[in-house]
Amino acid sequence: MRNTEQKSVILEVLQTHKDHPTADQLYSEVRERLPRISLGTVYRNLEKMSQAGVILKLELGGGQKRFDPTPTDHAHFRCVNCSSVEDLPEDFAIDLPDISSIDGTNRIVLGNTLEYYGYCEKCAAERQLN
Amino acid sequence: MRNTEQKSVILEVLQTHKDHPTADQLYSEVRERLPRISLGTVYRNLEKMSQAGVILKLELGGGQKRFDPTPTDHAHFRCVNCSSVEDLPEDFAIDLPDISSIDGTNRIVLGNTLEYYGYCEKCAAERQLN
DNA sequence: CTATTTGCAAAGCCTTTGCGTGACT
DNA sequence: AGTCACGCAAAGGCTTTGCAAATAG
Repeated sequence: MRNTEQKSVILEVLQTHKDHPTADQLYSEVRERLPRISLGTVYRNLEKMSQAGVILKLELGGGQKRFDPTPTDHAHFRCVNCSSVEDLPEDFAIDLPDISSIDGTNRIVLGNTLEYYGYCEKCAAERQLN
Repeated sequence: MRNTEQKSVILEVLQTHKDHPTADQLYSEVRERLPRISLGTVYRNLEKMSQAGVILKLELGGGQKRFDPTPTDHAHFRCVNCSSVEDLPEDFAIDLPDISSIDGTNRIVLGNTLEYYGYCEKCAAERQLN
């Protein structure tokens, strides 16, 4: 994996996020620093970095892929109203059954994804008003 | 929700599945019984039935949505090679933390999705050969 | 130097939607 | 009869990809 300015700026911008932006959100932020970058480059670099384990590509419900600067194992919460995705605290992570013990089959388990969904605090508050 | 032949055939075909077909897989199977049905109708009915809680719409990793005839809560296993999705046994379901107790926030939690991924038995066996 | 990466634009894939016709209750 | 659903086809949204030029190692 070659080092390019595009790649490092994308990573830096992603790392300023506490939430989990989509590729086009990152694109528009990165463009403030690299006005000539293309959306394809953003996608290509996000893909490569997630392959390399530097970041996490999230494919949760709700359509668009999202990217997480923290590649450690943790659960996510997705708002069904505004589609935002937040991390859940680590102590929330459940001790999932031993990866190799899933029933009696010979599957090779690589990992798991735990996603909660509902209304985030902001959208929950707005719903109270109606 | 009105009763149409299209809807009941789609449901019947889905219910013959132990796995979790995509909309276009169902479309081609349903077309054997209703040759003039359109893909749009398949999508519309799957959406309605999942809204009604009759079936489950799965939005897991890997791109396409998949549909599950069993609307109860259970975990899934997705093959990263062939993209198939299987149910995991119910006794595998983890006791997830009480839905309202996720840290100290005021989120409204509606549910959760637990997905394991890796190589299914078939693809795991094929990998042994290489 | 040569292989990888970029920008651009086009294509691809899956899904949704507008419209006029037909079917359910 | 009135509304909801259908078939068709087009549009839509997100993501990937082919290509020639630029760039990293």
